[in-house]
Amino acid sequence: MKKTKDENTEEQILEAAKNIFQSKGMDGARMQEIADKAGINKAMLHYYYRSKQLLFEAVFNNAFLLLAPQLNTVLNDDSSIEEKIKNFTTNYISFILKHPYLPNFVIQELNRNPEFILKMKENKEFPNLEKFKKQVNEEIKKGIIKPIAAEQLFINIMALNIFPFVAKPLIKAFINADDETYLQLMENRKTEVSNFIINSIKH
Amino acid sequence: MKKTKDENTEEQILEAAKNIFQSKGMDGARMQEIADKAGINKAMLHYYYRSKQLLFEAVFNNAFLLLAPQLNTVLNDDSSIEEKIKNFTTNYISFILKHPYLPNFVIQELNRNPEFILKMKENKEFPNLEKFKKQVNEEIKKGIIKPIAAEQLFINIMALNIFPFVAKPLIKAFINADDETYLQLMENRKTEVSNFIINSIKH
DNA sequence: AATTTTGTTAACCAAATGGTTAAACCATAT
DNA sequence: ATATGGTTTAACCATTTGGTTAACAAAATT
Repeated sequence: MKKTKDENTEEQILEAAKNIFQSKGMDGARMQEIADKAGINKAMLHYYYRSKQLLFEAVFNNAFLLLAPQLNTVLNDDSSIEEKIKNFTTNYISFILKHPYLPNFVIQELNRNPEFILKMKENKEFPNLEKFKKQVNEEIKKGIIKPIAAEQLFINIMALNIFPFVAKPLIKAFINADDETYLQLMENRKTEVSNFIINSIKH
Repeated sequence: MKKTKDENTEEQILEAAKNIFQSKGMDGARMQEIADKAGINKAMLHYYYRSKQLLFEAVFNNAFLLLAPQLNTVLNDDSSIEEKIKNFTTNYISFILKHPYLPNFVIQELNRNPEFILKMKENKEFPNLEKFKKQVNEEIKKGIIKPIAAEQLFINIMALNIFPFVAKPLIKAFINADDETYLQLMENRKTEVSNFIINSIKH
């Protein structure tokens, strides 16, 4: 059971590394802890990934590539702004409830190492605002929504959706909520947030 | 010049520690680096603060105590909801532009160690939502603002104000902005954000 | 002026940490 | 069965890191 050529050792490592890196960050993570969680010898980490840095990058890229398509929903599909916001909000919040460490991990590590995002930008799937901008300006011209800079609207959408997860401990403390209450609050936000945004911009 | 009883050595350490901790976090910070930045011997850090943990807590408490009063503006003064939102938004964004590392530092370290906030909660000045809730519900009853849960409104205000700073590298990348453009965007948000919120809730 | 207290430094220490190595293991092709 | 080549392990290594110590210098106290 042990010495079989385990095709999935590499994946077990990645899964363990994901767990440790996402909850403790690059600096807080320990190679030994990752090995323990994966149930293998520490040398294997280096055998498959060479170094802590490279293992980390593998985890980070995976995380980022999971988030990017979510954003593209808001940017590149063909429905109206109102539809987009509704869809994105419910989808994104559901998505994050399944991957609670993701946004904080990505944001934290990008702040630690801002040049990192340059590599991401080269990716074909990297979110691009052009279409969204055009659409916002059109709907403004048509009188469907009130004037607003597309960039600011985009930031607002991101903020309202992502922040409550990034700042979870802070929010729990201010609201005086236990985990269940917090979760309920996030559930409610699936409609709350889109209503809030649409109320603000709809004519 | 060297062996004078420098009354401010302790503060030099705290200032250096603030810089290093806020940009690298607890795990990424090195005692030697803090000593170097303070221009003193590493042993002094321990002489004045005993351990890395205690030095970190001194920095963290200072940071938190700087942020709390900002929030109390929105919660405990006597102006209308609309006034409060306007004041808070301009004040808070100005404040953060002067202390750019603050929000991310606090959020990051609270996520790393959520029990930490329990100590904060004991503090008399810890933000309390009660008054704000009452006021929101009154203005709803009077028909000044549309129905909304006070907690959700509070989260929205926080999100719209804080998130753009926490996620700076992400936003710069999506918007394709250099530092100057980013700064301009944040300046604009001083009015943008309050308009956005008020548009959404005002009857 | 002598002595005690406080501040400061260089040198040191033990533990932790990322990484390496040499040997063992094992499935498979020969 | 045996050689082969990827896989795995235990032991090891060099460096980093938080923390300590002993000696010394400058004030403060007597």
